Amino acid sequence: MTRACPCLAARRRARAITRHFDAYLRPRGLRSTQFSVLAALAQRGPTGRGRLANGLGLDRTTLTRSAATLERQGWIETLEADDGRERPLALTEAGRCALNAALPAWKEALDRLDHEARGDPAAHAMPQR
Amino acid sequence: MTRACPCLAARRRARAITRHFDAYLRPRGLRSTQFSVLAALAQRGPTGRGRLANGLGLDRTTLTRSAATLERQGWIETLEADDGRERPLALTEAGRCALNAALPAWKEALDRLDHEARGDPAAHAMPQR
DNA sequence: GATGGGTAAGTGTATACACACGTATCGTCG
DNA sequence: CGACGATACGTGTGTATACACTTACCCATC
Repeated sequence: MTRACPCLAARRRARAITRHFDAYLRPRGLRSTQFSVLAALAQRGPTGRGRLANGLGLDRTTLTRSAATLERQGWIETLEADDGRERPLALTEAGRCALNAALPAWKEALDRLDHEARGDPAAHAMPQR
Repeated sequence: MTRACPCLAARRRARAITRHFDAYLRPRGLRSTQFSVLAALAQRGPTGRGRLANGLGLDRTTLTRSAATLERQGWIETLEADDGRERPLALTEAGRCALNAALPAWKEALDRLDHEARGDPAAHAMPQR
């Protein structure tokens, strides 16, 4: 009865896809979540933490911790805003470089995923070291 | 370009659905993940940790930690096996009670989710306290 | 019965996730 | 100006997740 629980299915799928993408992104030194935060900042430009978290569909406090590790890596920085309450996040140059360096790995992960979804038998190769 | 990343989409969806189910399960004192472990054990009977983790699509070591908290709650226990390497997990009576008590909340969460998916306007009520 | 390869599971570490709660700033209204 | 609600954000805590490494046990072969 609980066999078709959409919550379990969604979590299982997210875990599997995350492992897949992480395997390709790992050699570039970042994880799927970090990649998505950097990509979102690249698209939006400097963005307040709350707004960014909302756009990514995650809790604001979760983004706070993720941002802390990304800031430790030097990939993002906190800007000052007119509104003293806001602490907008922005990509640094290093962050943009890391994102660009990871893009090919992301694309390859995406391709392999598509091939697997079509049942392509030759598409189960693992990422190059 | 990265806007349609299936990894981000899957994670976002899993987070949203998890929050939804957690909101209904919280009054019963358990979380979506714990519910799925209990339900899996109820279906399978006593199961080795590796096999159970594999069935749920998560890493073996992740299940080790989840099992620790469930065991602390008294909902599952570790049996002895002929093969001394195996440490099969099994539902306790308390675990079966907790699972049964949570089933209505799980069903309601499922119903609301279905209604929302169909755009039913009256289906956005939150779980009763 | 030793030994060595294979299998089941645990531990160390780091990130991901979110609820409850607290803090600081803004804007408005008296 | 001062009080107050609203807004943006951080912290404390606990669970979830997985990789790298380690431990314990089984079995077959010598």
